[in-house]
Amino acid sequence: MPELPEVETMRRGVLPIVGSCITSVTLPRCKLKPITLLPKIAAFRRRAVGREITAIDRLGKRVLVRLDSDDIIIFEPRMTGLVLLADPPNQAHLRLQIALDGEHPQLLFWDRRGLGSVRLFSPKQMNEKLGPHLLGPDALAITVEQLRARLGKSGRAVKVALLDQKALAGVGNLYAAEILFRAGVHPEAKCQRLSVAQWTRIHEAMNVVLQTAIKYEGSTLSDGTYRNALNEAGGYQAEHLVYDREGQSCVQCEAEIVRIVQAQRSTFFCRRCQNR
DNA sequence: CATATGTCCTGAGAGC
DNA sequence: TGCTCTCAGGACATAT
Repeated sequence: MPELPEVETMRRGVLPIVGSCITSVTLPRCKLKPITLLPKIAAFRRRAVGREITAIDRLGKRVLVRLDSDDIIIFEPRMTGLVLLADPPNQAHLRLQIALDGEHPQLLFWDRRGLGSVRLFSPKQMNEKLGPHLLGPDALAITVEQLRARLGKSGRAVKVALLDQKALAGVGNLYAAEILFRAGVHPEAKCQRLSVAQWTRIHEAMNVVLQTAIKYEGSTLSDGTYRNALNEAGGYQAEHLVYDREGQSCVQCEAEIVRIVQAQRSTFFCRRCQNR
């Protein structure tokens, strides 16, 4: 499930298309339910074809492709979406093809489950739909003071709060678990009960875990879905200390890693190590 | 306002 | 072997 490290890897992977122009936009024939495409294909084409790509940015878990018209194409992978330069894992789940005139002839959006979206926004629409009032600071840019100011008074469990994109952008279920393990904080601890020292450890762990995961080009889980822009698997799954390790022994204390459910999502942690 | 819950989607895997 | 059922968790709409 693409979170900050996977989406940042996608962003870096498609950087070589900066300077290329869009020559066509095509919806591949797909028997599955179509993904969200905004605006509809005709208007999308009208606004995209002939435009030069000026920059590739990341906003939380989204890839932004900026055009010389100031319009922005927003790729939102959600659970299984991929932004690719290389040929996709299969044709059946190919959702959008953008042809280019540069060294890389295509930019693709592929999505097995189809929960993702591709949208083209003006700067005004961008601010309305994805402005700072709807999305918190990036997890790699937020200061510990900002983190405490945004979450410190919450009555929610810290694991659940870390997933709130309005408070903090980029952390998802997998990395929340890894971050709290490294910080030694129990996932069910209420935010408002955490000390300054605990918030400091969470902030440090967040930076270390996310930066390291970017270095490894993200996590490709056992379903093999996540790939980088060249359709290659990531490597951080081998570094997971708690996620998807229920029943296995903790690397620090050898206690058994447990799985609980919080807000309808799995949480993995070590009862012995995460109690500080 | 803050927080909780239901929904979308497909394919893998379990159980029979 | 083939059917049915459950589960995975992004973001968002709706409910409390």
